[in-house]
Amino acid sequence: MEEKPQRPGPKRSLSATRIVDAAMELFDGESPSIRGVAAHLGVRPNTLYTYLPDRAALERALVDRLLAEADPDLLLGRKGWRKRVEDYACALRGVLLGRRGAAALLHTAPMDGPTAALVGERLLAIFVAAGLAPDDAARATYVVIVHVLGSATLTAADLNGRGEEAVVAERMAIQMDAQYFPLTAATWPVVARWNTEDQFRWSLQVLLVGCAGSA
Amino acid sequence: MEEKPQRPGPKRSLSATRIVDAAMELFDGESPSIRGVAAHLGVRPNTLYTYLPDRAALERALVDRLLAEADPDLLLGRKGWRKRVEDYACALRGVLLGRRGAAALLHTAPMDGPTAALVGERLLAIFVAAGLAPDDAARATYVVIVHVLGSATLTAADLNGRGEEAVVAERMAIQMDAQYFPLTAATWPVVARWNTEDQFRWSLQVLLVGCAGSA
DNA sequence: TCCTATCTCTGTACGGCGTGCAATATTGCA
DNA sequence: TGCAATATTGCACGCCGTACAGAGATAGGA
Repeated sequence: MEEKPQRPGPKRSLSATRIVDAAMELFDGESPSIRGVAAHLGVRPNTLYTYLPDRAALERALVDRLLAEADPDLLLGRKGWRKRVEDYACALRGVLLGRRGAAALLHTAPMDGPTAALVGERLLAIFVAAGLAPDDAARATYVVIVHVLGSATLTAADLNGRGEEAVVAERMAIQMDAQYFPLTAATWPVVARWNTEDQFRWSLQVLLVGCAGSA
Repeated sequence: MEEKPQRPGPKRSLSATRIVDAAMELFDGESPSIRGVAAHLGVRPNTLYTYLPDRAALERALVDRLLAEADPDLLLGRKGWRKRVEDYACALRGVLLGRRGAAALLHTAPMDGPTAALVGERLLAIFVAAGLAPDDAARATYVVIVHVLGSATLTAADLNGRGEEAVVAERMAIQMDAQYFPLTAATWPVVARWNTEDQFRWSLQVLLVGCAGSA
């Protein structure tokens, strides 16, 4: 199991895994930078380039770590398929909102890691089991992914580290001009809660109903 | 109409508008930086701070410019409401994909400009006219916004300046392991086209159907 | 007309970022 | 023991946003 250094040269003091670990630890508060992670590991920045080709590689690794923090097994089980998707989506949303800048990362780096593949496959299976043709199931999967990531990113930008209720309160304090934007003004209590988990669940259900209807 | 300098001091050589103009011109190819825009205007970087408090302000202004490039009047007219939403959404998608980094900007800077308010109000009106209760119309509006921005951002990251067909071809060349990911492998021709306008339109319709069903 | 308060723009600088390159120190193998 | 391969470092470059002090331009008041 252990890799033996068959090659000459000094022992490695780090590993890609340890670097990603350190980056995850630093993730609270600031977005991880090469220099920051290196400092956290007590090492010069360029040392990391022995293990990673560039910053983008660190970001890709972080993306898969983040994805793995939301348990994909939530997509399995005996509950109704809509409930399972909702549970997993909420878990993933929680992960993305839990660390500042996490949601933005997901949009930057491509999601081609093993966890992403697993989640995709399971979503596909759910939609096929729900009666969709495979091709439609694939499209529906994309709809769900887009919604979770898109919503989480917008919400993360809006929260910016604050609590959900604080943001809602701040929004509620804004007065929309009822003359030019009557409907916006009239529905402001709802609009102010756009970036809440309630709205997230509502959107998701609407979405899933639409997908199911396309069978 | 013209602002007269009632105050002492030299004439201004620029204006916030001209700075945003310059930033928009530079937008093709690289994301606009304070230093880049200043160089484009033949001026030292700090000069911009006479007109803008910081870089975030430039980004906010750019967001509204970008939004304004997709004609909000597409949401009006005599066509069916779903068609109108689709036309506008596709136009906005085109704008966001037309300039590199534009989609990411939308997620970074808050959308509180006048154009965003106008679009929100018109979407609300469409959903209300379609029979939704005002509160549900507000939620549906959010669903549409999330989808357009989320999808455009994912697609922009995937395209990365290349053409749609080039990306599809590249994806098609990937072989998914049919043992571990049988459904993904089976639907690969569809999955490979996730970031296309076709898929975008399909998703949007599914979404709108779901919203309409929630009336 | 000159003075002075005010405003714009510049020079310079700081601290941060990612990362390339040459040198150094460490190791395994012949 | 020496050689070749390798990890880590010091240094440097070119970006970035932006703070601060000073120089020059301009208006109103004397």
